[in-house]
Amino acid sequence: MINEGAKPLTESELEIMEVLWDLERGTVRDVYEILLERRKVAYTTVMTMMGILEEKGHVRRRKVGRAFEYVPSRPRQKVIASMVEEFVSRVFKGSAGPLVAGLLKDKKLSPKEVAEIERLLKENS
Amino acid sequence: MINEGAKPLTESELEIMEVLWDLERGTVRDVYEILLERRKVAYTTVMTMMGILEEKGHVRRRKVGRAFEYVPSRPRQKVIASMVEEFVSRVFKGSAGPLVAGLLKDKKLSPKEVAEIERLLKENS
DNA sequence: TTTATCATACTAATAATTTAGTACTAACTT
DNA sequence: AAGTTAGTACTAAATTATTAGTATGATAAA
Repeated sequence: MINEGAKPLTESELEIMEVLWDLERGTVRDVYEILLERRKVAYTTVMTMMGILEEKGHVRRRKVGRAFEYVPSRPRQKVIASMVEEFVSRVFKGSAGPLVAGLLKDKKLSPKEVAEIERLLKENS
Repeated sequence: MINEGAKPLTESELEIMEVLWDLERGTVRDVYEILLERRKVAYTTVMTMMGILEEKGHVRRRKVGRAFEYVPSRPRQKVIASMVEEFVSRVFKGSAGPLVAGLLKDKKLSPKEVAEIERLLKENS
């Protein structure tokens, strides 16, 4: 099983995945350096988390020189999409309508985003 | 502080809040009876969770007879809305557009929901 | 009034998540 | 070659979430 309907990423798993998706690939050090720019964190903490991501199948790794290089095993959109799906089914019992309606009502969408949505609606009809 | 931008509810906190929102108010026993219909759970587990909800300010309670009666301190929509907001900012760094776009593309919305969204778009323009 | 029931407070055990320290090894540097 | 650095494996502590047991007191029933 290559981690299909995978469990949603936790907070700090997601943080690291975002970095890896941006880099396309990276070592513990690569990720560590980037995280350090934002907050205090230990090298070994990042390593532990990346080990966990590997165990859970979110990344693959291979030796490059003496370190491991990590690569996301699924593209960002796929993973985000399943997190959305999980959230929607947990909070809205599966129906996404109220979610979107709520976002529209609360003006959480920029005019540009609204335009994009209108475009998609036309496209899908 | 009356729990404004409150932390999102956890899984089982949400489960209990849903029951309370439906009942409008209820004792531990009321909630327990309803949860039992769906899954095995101990009375004291429900009580502990409701105690936590009270500590966190999600519900208020008052003595009624010899038991406490619990009342949600914020309406369902408000709480759900802040969970959505938290999710969007965590996963999409605050911009809800990609979320809605993704939902539309993946056909996660029923025709009825799409119609509702179109209506809202017109209304808001 | 004695007993059974019900509600709460307190305690605890388990699991998941996050963070990081220590020991060891390989490989550059001087 | 000796010492420093980088990398990993293993271990563990702290935190949060979840579940539930036990003790105790109050009320209702017999």
